Amino acid sequence: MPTVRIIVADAQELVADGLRYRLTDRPDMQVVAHACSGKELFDRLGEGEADLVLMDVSLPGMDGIDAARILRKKHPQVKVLAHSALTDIEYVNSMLIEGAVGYVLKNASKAELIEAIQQVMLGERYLSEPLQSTIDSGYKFTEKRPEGAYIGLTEREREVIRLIALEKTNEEIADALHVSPETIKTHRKNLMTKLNVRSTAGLVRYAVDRCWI
Amino acid sequence: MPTVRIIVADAQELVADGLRYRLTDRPDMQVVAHACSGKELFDRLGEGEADLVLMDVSLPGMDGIDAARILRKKHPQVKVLAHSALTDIEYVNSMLIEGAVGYVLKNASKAELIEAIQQVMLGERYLSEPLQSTIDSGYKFTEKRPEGAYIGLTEREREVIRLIALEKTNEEIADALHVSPETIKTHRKNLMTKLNVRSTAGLVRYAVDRCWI
DNA sequence: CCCAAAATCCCTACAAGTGGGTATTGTGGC
DNA sequence: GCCACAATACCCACTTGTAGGGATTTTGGG
Repeated sequence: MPTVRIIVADAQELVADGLRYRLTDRPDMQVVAHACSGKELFDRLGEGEADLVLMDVSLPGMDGIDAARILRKKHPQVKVLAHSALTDIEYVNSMLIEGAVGYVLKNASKAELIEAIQQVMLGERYLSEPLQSTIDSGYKFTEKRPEGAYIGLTEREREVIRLIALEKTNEEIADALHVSPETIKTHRKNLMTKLNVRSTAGLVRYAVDRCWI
Repeated sequence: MPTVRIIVADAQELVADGLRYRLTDRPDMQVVAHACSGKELFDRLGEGEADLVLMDVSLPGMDGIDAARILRKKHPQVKVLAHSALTDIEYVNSMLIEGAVGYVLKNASKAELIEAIQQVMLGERYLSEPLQSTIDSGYKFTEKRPEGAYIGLTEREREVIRLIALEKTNEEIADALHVSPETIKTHRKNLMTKLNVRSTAGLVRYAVDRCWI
């Protein structure tokens, strides 16, 4: 079995170094590069060959979900293992739909991380235990978003949710985007339906989790 | 110069391993333990001796600000170096007031991290460049919170802000805590004044940053 | 060309939050 | 005992967000 060449996409290089530390005694796996943003990830992929991307969901600029989507098109042979502290089923779902083969939590042990990498390289799905449990037992989608369909947000909606998280009122957002406050209200309604949240608080958390603030 | 014995307090052990990786060739510094919560940190400190705690601000359960406050009382000889991805002046301020000698950002390079540790062990303040710049140039406190005084939240206020971040309405929170909705409104007002935010969005971000959700 | 989706705007009605007050009770420290 | 503060509760006035409906224009793809 050839050595698995890994690129770590994470805002902190310290995470990549942590993985390097854990893989020092494993000749079959190696961290060959680190990228702290989506853009940098594709630069690294252009430079050399890699087999696996360990992808954080929360990446500045382009987040992990978008990066996975693009990666699948540009480099279909490279496998993606999502790697995040976020346990919300929303993000797990999004990453899997966008092409990640597995999703391992950031507080996973060394042994679990290695197992996840091995499984994913064999093309088999790997999910950290807490996530698997959530999905197996009792995870219910609401009537608003049946079947857990992944609903992407449009560029405009992202702008709006970002400004909401920055404590702007509808009127301020409307001014900033040169539209009517009524339009912002519509976007808000659509966002809340798509993300299945009840209030501004839910929108803010979503924006924070995806590093859109 | 004796070896600096470091305890890493961070939700992810991977961060501790990253530091171990970076310090492999430094005989004067060593990661002797990892704690993934405030409680675990004090367990580790009870077990053995340490010189420095590399403290994340966002810790589950008891956050880094509270942990620093308690650490200063229980183990005044142990130095604290804050270590976080958060750049908000609010958190830097809080950590310094609660006894941290320095504040280094999580995306710092190996060289910077080592310099920060050295400075702090000499008892000198170390702040990552972006933070120092913010403080030096143009950082203005509002009239509501002059002098940047650190204002701690009460237990009750923390419960309320947590429930707000969980998308509860004032009425639901009132029911949960068995008080009048008017009381929740008062707490909300006090919270917004103390944290110097304009809306629910600001409260939610504060709760998320401090891992209170 | 037509269709679907996105983005824009408006309406009504009601619910909720924001920003000033004031006030009482209990607790803990000095 | 007094003071400070937390927690509780209420008042009024106002702004903002939530929830439902419908509607138009633009855009890109088939």
